[in-house]
Amino acid sequence: METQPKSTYNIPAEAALDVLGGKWKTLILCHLSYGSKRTNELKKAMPGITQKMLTQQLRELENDGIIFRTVYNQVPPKVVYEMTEVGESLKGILDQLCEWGEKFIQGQFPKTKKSTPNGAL
Amino acid sequence: METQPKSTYNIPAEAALDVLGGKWKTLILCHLSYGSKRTNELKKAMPGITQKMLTQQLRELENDGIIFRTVYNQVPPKVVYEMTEVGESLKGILDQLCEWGEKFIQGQFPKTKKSTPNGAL
DNA sequence: CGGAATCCTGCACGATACTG
DNA sequence: CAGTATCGTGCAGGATTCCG
Repeated sequence: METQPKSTYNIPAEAALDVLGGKWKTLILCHLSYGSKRTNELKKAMPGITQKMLTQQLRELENDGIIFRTVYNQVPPKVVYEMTEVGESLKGILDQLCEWGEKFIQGQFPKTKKSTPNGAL
Repeated sequence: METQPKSTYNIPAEAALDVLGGKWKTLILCHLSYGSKRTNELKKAMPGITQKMLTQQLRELENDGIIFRTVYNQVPPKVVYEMTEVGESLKGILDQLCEWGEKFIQGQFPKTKKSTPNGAL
């Protein structure tokens, strides 16, 4: 009966992965790191994502205090997402991720394979 | 008929996420960033992972040239995984991930929720 | 000990349609 | 335009068993 209460992380990174671990979350944050964006802008930036997933992942990021949501009460609704301070603290990681991805694409690295579809970082 | 051939990334980070996007990959890399490890050591470091997933994710990382696998031909088999140079180039990101996770755990950030189990960065 | 193969399940995610 | 609700499903991933 000494089971750990619940979410005891074996390594701090797990906590980060809990937050960033959605299929699209990291990607969304990357886009938001360039500046606030409307829902539709995000959708266009990520052609593969569905409306449902977008909203869902955004909600979770919001609940985790990573992003902030602003609703403009006007007739064609307008909703803007932007990073919170906590979110900003992730910028370093996100930037590096992009940089690294660039290098990887440029084939600096030999094998460019792919397998696990799964999700998101 | 102008469909993009295949994996055309809208943003370089997607390439990185392709590589790190497995459910356990980032976590595995975090552990390996501290030094090479045997299969069993990794397993112990990640109580939640199954043998199957461990092997699978390791294979993919290997195919992507992120880690290197050494097999010792001895009777109780011994297999050691370590980061390649390409893998090493991820250390910065992995470290920051840990750091950030630590801060997040320490409750510097108010809401500590969780939802999408899914996977991995 | 490390891994491959098989079977099975759940839930993450997609598609669609509807509101304000 | 933004979001919710519902339904259906694939495939990621778990459990188990066998092999070198």
